[in-house]
Amino acid sequence: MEESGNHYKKGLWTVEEDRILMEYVEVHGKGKWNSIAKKTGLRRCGKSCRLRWMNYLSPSVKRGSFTEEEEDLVIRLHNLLGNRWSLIAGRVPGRTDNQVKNYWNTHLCKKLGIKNKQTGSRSGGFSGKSTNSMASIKASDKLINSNLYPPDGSIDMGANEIFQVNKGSSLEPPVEDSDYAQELMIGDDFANSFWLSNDELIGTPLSNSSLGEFMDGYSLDLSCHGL
DNA sequence: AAGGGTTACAACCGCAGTAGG
DNA sequence: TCCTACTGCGGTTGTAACCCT
Repeated sequence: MEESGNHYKKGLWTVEEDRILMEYVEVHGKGKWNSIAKKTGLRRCGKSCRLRWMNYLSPSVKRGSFTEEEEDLVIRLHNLLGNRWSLIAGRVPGRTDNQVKNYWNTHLCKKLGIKNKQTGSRSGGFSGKSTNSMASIKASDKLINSNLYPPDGSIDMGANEIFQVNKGSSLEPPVEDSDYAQELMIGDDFANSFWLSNDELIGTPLSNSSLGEFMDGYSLDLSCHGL
């Protein structure tokens, strides 16, 4: 495992490698990860450097086990967002997508009695970038980005993302494009669904408790959809 | 004490999106 | 417009630590 086909090293990072990477970031800042190997002699590819910094070395990364509040927040956000770990992590201060993902897969799946099989979640649930559910959110992104379709005029169209959630269930069925989304909104299901923007969902800033209160207001089903 | 199984988490892989030339 | 490099994401794998017999 010491070396792959190229000259880059793989596997666990040593203390010395961490030190080199931290010194580089202190001097040059984040970014330009691919130049680190040339400038420092560190035998790690840029991708590996970036991951190491983002997931471990960055001072903003919180270490240690998840608190009950964080756990609750992750559960709620996962129910809403599915396996979009980076989005979830962005709402849990100090936690990375990798931490959230690992915590979900090792602790929460077990705790919630979820059959932890990623392939299952791929096919039936709300996860993965190739799923229909992902298409749903991407379609929603399109709506927001194009200012094409304000559902009722009450939504802050400056939001980065919007999500459609059914009362009493989880998320909308697949939406392949904005036209279809428009149909959905106009159709009978409209009365049983609502739209919320990223700003509404998250706020700026939004504390864990306020998000919890927000979601409690909609009685979101905490069972995991199809996982 | 040993070693086999399990758990938790760090790290890698492959793909997609994007910016710049 | 195309190509390339870079970045970010989610799924998966590898491995150290722990647990159980």
